[in-house]
Amino acid sequence: METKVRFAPSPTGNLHVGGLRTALFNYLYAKKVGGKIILRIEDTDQNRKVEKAAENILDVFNQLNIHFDEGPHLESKYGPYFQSQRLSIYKDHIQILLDSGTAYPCFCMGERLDDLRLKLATNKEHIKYDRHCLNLSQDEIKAKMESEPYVIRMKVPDGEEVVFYDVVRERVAIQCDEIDDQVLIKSDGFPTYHFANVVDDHLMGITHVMRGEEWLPSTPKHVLLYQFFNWKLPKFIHLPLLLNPDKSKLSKRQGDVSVEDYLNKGYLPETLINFVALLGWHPKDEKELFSLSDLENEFSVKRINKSGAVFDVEKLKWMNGQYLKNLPIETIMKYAKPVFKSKGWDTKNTEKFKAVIENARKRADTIHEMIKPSIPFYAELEYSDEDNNLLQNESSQKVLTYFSEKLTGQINWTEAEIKLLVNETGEITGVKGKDLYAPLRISLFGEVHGPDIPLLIGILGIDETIIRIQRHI
RNA sequence: GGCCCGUUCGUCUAGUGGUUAGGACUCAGGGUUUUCAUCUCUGCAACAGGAGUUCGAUUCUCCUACGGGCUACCA
Repeated sequence: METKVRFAPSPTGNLHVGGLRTALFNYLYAKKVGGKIILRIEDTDQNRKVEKAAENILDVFNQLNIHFDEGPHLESKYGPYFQSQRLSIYKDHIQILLDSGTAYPCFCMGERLDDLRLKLATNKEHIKYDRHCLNLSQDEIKAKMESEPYVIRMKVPDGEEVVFYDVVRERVAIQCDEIDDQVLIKSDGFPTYHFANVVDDHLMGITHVMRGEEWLPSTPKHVLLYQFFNWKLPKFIHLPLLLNPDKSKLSKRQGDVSVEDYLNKGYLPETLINFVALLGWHPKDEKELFSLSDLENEFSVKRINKSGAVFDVEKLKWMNGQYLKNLPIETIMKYAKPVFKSKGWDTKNTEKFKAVIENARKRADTIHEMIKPSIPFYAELEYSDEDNNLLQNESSQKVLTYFSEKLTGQINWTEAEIKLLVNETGEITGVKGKDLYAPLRISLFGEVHGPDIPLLIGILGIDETIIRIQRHI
């Protein structure tokens, strides 16, 4: 049978980095074994639904170059891929369970359930539904269904044990007495996650369910449902959680969690994929920098870890810096262009832009950090009083005067020649060290620290260099 | 509270019944660079605890501790 996996987010907002990790592992597994990956939108909660969320998620995956074989954008005989469009399917399937007695209608509503939970909690008992509606007669059920709101619950068998094998955690067992009679169909007619998920996974031919570890405790319910339907169980692969620095489940409260946030802050798609791939999985050797296609080759479920992984922004930054420095310059230019343009900078002179980016990429860990080292090439310089004082002192003036005079009229000087001129300026004026370099660098660049002077002049051009220096003479 | 899962440097992780327990990020120091950055070298730093099995356990088993997840008509 063809391997088929799925990524099934609920459209409640932007794509979460944890979601990206889950999607990526599914994707890599599918690629590795030559299977398929589908995207299914689990929009069964009408209250939490966010407009356009599915489009946003798809858009982010496009930016990351992760593509699905089936999904809302690519319908097939297995669709539709929005669960909200599959209501009749769930209706048909719940009837099968109702008929076999593995599900039953329940008319207990909010207040009674709240009281029940409160009572169980105060008595320190296991919190689960008391099956108040299980033994209603057929007539009672019929009458109530016509006049009252109701849900449909699964009937968990008594006294049995549910055992399943998780690929990462191996044998997991739980007593049925611990399992609640989970609501399968809500009073608004929509299915709950547990029901829709199982029905769809089966109908869509999913062979491997790879998802976050937070689903491990409810997996027995899903296993029971497969048994009720007499369906073949998929393989379960529960991924370790992504964690905040305090080890709690990664959440918005402690920083950015959406992939979009990181993209907007100047992290590259390549970085995000590489970084997230190494959270809960590791390659055979000690290599750390992986392209998506490297990962497709290297990935193996055998090397998925068991314990949660803290999302360490420091290491993310470092990795992004590596990509900034090592990706082809054209790629970095492509990513930087819109950001530079948003500053109102004109990047039309490609040669200059390229040189600026080449300089900036070495000094930055994100696209946005490339702005600062590029200011001197695209924006007006600002000088502090301290800078002006330094530029006006006697030795600075000697340096600037000699240097700019010698430069005047030279158009095609190479960087090596400019370097020689700097040395010559020092010899002739008798100014050495910092006193020699600081005035040049400040007048040209606005900062004492920065790139080599010849490199700087190479980007600026001789004319602009002379203009900038002569402003201070 | 109950159930489930987990535990190697601060963080991501490798690894083995006998290893100087390895790598990466961070941090510290050195080198390269006129400066900054890059690059590079060196260093700091870990097997949660207790029993058991064993000639020998970080590695296998059990217990404890700690951490986390779940405990909704959310996913």
